[in-house]
Order: sequence, then structure tokens, then C-alpha cells
Amino acid sequence: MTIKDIAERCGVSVSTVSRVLNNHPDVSEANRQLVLSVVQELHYVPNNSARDLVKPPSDAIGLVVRGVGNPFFTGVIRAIENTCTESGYTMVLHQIQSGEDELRAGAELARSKRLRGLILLGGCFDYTPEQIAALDIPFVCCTYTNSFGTLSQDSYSSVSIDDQKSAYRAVRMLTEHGHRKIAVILDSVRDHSISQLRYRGYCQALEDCGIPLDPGLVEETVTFEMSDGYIGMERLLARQDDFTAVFVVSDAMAVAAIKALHDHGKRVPEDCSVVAIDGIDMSAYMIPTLTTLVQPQKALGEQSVRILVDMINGRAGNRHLLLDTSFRSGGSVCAV
Amino acid sequence: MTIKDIAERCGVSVSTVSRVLNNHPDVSEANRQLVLSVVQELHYVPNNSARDLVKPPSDAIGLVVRGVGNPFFTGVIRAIENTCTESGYTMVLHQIQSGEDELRAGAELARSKRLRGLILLGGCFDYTPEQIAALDIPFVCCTYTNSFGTLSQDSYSSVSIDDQKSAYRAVRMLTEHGHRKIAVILDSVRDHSISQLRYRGYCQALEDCGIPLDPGLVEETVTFEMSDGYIGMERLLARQDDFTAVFVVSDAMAVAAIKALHDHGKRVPEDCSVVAIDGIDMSAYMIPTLTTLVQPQKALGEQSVRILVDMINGRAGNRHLLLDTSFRSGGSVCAV
DNA sequence: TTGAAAGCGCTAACAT
DNA sequence: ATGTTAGCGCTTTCAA
Repeated sequence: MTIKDIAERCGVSVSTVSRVLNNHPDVSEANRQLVLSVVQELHYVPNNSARDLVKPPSDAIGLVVRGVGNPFFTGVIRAIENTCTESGYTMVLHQIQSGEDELRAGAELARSKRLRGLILLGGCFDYTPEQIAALDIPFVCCTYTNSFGTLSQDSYSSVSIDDQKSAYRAVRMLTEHGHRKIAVILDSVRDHSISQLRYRGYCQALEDCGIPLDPGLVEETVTFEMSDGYIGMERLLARQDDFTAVFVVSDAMAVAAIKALHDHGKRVPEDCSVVAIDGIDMSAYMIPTLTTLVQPQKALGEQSVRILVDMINGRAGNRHLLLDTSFRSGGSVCAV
Repeated sequence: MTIKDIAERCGVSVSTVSRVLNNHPDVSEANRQLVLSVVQELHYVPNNSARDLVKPPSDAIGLVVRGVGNPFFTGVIRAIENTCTESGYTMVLHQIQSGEDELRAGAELARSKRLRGLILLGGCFDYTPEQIAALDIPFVCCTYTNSFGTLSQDSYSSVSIDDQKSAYRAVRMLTEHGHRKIAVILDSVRDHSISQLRYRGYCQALEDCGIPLDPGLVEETVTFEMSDGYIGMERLLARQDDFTAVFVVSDAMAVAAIKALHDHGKRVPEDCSVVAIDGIDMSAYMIPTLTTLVQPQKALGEQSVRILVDMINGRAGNRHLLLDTSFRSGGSVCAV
């Protein structure tokens, strides 16, 4: 079932059919109706691959996401979608697996869909110049930067928070509440991940307060999943339970950690204060509300699109935006 | 940068380049290496649209999702992805907006990607035969059925729970705990949505228990968002607060409703019991744990793929699977 | 082992 | 207003 079948059935040429399908003006009303009715009747659906192949660069912006299910991404994706639409662009979302290479995926998407620009969500922190060489359209790293890579600042754009600083703030907030025994839960501290950056902030805060780093209070989990937040806390408690506060690398894991504390007879915040970073919707509905440093999801998405659109239009080059987290004071933290 | 550029640069024909790119055996090792190195050097990336256009039906299964951010979908998507891979198929995820037509999107995806089958997640409950006519590949509705439509059973497949029955079970569980004043929070009860089905179960349960339906206890929200769970509960409380239990249409909204109860000085479950349907990850980490009827996310995804694969292989025709929800007893419900 | 050429479905000149 | 035709980038016969 192609445009040709429709044309034959109507007794017109493929161009006429194409014109009708694309709302071109130069078609007689009679033919327009005829084509439309046959399209209906035969249940014709266009082949977008063929269209993509032949159409000039559309006004499409690609969004490559690793893990659409990540609750923190939800708000960011929505903001990106809305801002794209407002700016007259179409967003094409492409989800990739944990093992996949987002740059490769992005490059393929760019070619196929003739994208004008690309936004990467949940990518790696350590690109090399060769890796991004295949990308011949502007792109922006959303919610992360090339902290561990060798990219020059002017070869890519990014919109993110300062992860190390935010973690620092979170932990300092705890020390200001008199906490000295502060545990931390995160996934690997040495794989160039977001955890590594946030761990740095944790260490820095302790150091600035003259608190020695206690390896027994550092819990490294296998994954970033909620379940590992729970397990991590259990392992922490099994090892030593004299900490009065814990900094968890993400809201989701913090929620699970709080549950683990509760299940082991510890009250939050009386027996243990909990602070995290992210500010996902759900954590605001916890009882007590999770105290956390909220990433500006909406702004992260919006600014990513704005920077990209500016680049597409040649109005500006690569830029890097470091957005501030906002402190959401919940009930999960109290003074010692 | 096309395959032609590579060919010219290498001094070979496009066919040779294509062979290398597709790992065909009949290429001399020398040429293979040459092509590969030039591909590297020029950062060539293939155009998938052109590939899709010319390749025979791949082993790809399409997944059209309305709202990837929906936490309930997360587990289902993961199961679908895993089962596709296990079965030797590739999953292609396509996210659509609330206003978009999932059947149309599915049909386009099917043509473009030469899909073998389609899975719809979060679609409408009221298709007509004409609407599905454009779909010339097998498809299965995942987590919903055509309850309000006019499709014949053998014209489509589905894997879902019995929403009405599950709601009935949830409410009966409350009545068995002695509750008579039972409120309900859901989005529109008359838009052919999942809420309408679950509302029916609620009404049926009340009727079977001889409890008259009190319109003041029925709270219809505008959206399915968490925030509306909170607002819904507030409106309910403002209207009359003598109910001892509430049935909420989804876990996410229930979590928010519990927060609203708490913020208004009501304890859960002592002052008000709460039960929901879904069983998202997060609700298991609530304090108290949310009592809910858990949808078998993994099975929903797995079975959808199995049915689809059976159809693709001609091993079976359209089927309908009604999976059971499992009761998760949390701490959000107690006897009057 | 290689290359030439047809054609996938579609759009957009260009011609009429 | 309509038809003819040349590609878009790629894979795959078919010949050599």
C-alpha cells in the first residue's frame, strides 16, 4: 500500500496524491476529495522513512534518553517537549538501553530524521573529542557535563547543576545542624558517574568541618535503583549504626533508605536525618517530606532547548549553564 | 557524508562499502580494513531511514506509549524490552503525546520501521473497527482492553487486569474491615477511561453491601497526576470529612491523597484507611506501606510480547489475557 | 571478490 | 491544475 496504489486507484499521478497528502494548494477540490476518500478506504498510511529520506532538514530536535523511566527525567522531558513546541520545533524522543552509546544513537537519529539539533539526557561524563566527532549538528548535554572527559568547553554545550557543590551544600546543611557522624549512600564513587561528583562534595564538606572520612559510613550500591537504597541502608546499619544523618545520592534512593530505617526501628528525623538531591515529584508527598536539593527540572529542560535553538539559528555558539538547586526543607532533617 | 563518499574515498564501489558495513563475507580483508578505517576517519554514520526503506521486514516490534513518565509503565516497559530481546526481537519505543492518536502513530511506525508487530501502552478503551483497519500487523493492547469500543474479540489482542473487578475487590476489602463511609478519588467517571471501569467496581461493591452511593464522597479530578490526588482529597475533606476510608484510582494519586490527609490532621489508617490499584515501586516504600492491588507489571509486559510473537509466527491468533492483581497488604488500611 | 544498476516510497522541481 | 521524472541513501540482485 503505497502512494502509487492510491494514485492508480484514483486515476491521477503520484504527485497529485503527494500534494493532497501534504496540503499543497494546487489541487482541484474534486481530486482532493477523491484522493482523500481513497486514502480512507484503503487505509493508506505514509512511510515516514521514505519521507525523511527526501525531505529537507525538518524542524526536529532529537532527545536521546537513557532510561525514560527515571522519575527525575520525567519533568525534564516534559519541559523539553513543551519548549520545543513553543519554539516551533518538533521533539523526537529516542530511548536507549544502559549498554548503548548515546552519541552513536544520537548521530544515527540525526542522520535519519535530519535533525537540527540534539539533546542528550542521562549520558556519560567522559566523552573524548573523537567520540563527538560523528555529531555534525549542535548538541547539548542535559543534566550533566563532561567533568571526566577531555572535551574542550567550546566543543559542546551543557545545562546542569553543579553536582559537587550541591552535595557539599547538602552535607554542610547537616553539619550546621550539629551532625558529625554522617553516612552516605551512592553507587560507585569511581566510575565517572554522578555519584563520583556528589561523593566529592561529601568529602569536601567533611574536610572543611574537620570531620575525618570514615569508610564504614560510605555505602556504595550496585545500581541507582530504589531497591538499592533500601539494601544500602540495611548494610550500613548492619555495619555500624551510630550515625545521626545520611546523605543519599538521589531522592528515589533516599525514600527507600528512609523505609529501611523505619523497618529497623529508627525514626526519621529523630534518630537519623536524611537529605538527598533531585527533588522528584513523589518525594514531596512523603511523610515526612524529604529534605532535598531540588534540581530545576523545568529550567534544565527549557534552557537546553533555548541554547540549542540559538545554536541552530547561528545566534550563539556552545554555552554551559550551571543552574542552582533550591533547598527544599522537609521534615526529614533535624538538629542532633 | 554518505556511503558514496566512503566508496569514492576508498576507490571501491558502494556495494563493497555496504557489504563491509553489513558484515557480509565476500569482501577481501584488505578492502574491509580500508573501508573500516575511512569510516572511522570520516565519522560516517549510516542513515537508518534509507536502510529501513530498503530492508525486508526486520525483527522489530514497536511499542507505542502514551506517557513514558507514568511510573506504572516503567516496569511494564522493562518487561516488554527484556522479553523482546529474549525472543530475538528488537523493541522500538515510540512516545506519543496525550492528544495524538496511538493507532495512527502505530501504523506509521509499522510502515517506516517495517515492524512485525505492535504493542500499545496507555491507549484508548473505545476503538472502532475502522480505526484499527489501517493496522495490517498484529497488535496487542497492553494494560487495557476495548471495553467501550466496538471491536470484535478476534480482531485484536489484549493483556490486562480486570479493572472493574479489581476495584470491586479493593472496596470489598474495605467493607470487610467494617467501613461503610467510603470515599473515592478518580478522574472522570464518564470518559471511557480506566477511571470509569474502576468506578463501576466501586459502585458495584457498595451496592452488594447495601451501602447507598453518596455523591458527596465521589471526587472527580481533572487529571491523573499526583497533584490532583492531593487536591482531590482536600476538596473531599472540605465537603464532608466523616468518611473512614477512601479508594483511590491509582497508587500515585493515593500517595498524594495520604499526604493531604496528613496535612489536614488525619492519621492513616487510624482516621482514614486508604487503598488503591497499581502497585508501583514507590508505594511499597511509603510509611505506612500503601495497601494496594498490584498489577503484575512484569507479566503484563511478558505476556503481551508472547502473544504478539505467537501471532507473528502464525502459531496463534488474537487472544485476550486477563491477569490477576495481587493484594498487597500494607499499613494504610485498618478496621473501623 | 567486485561493480553496475535497479528499486524501496516519497517529494519537489520542471514541464505541460 | 496535473503529470513526468530525478533523486534521497541504502541494500541487493545480477554480471563480470
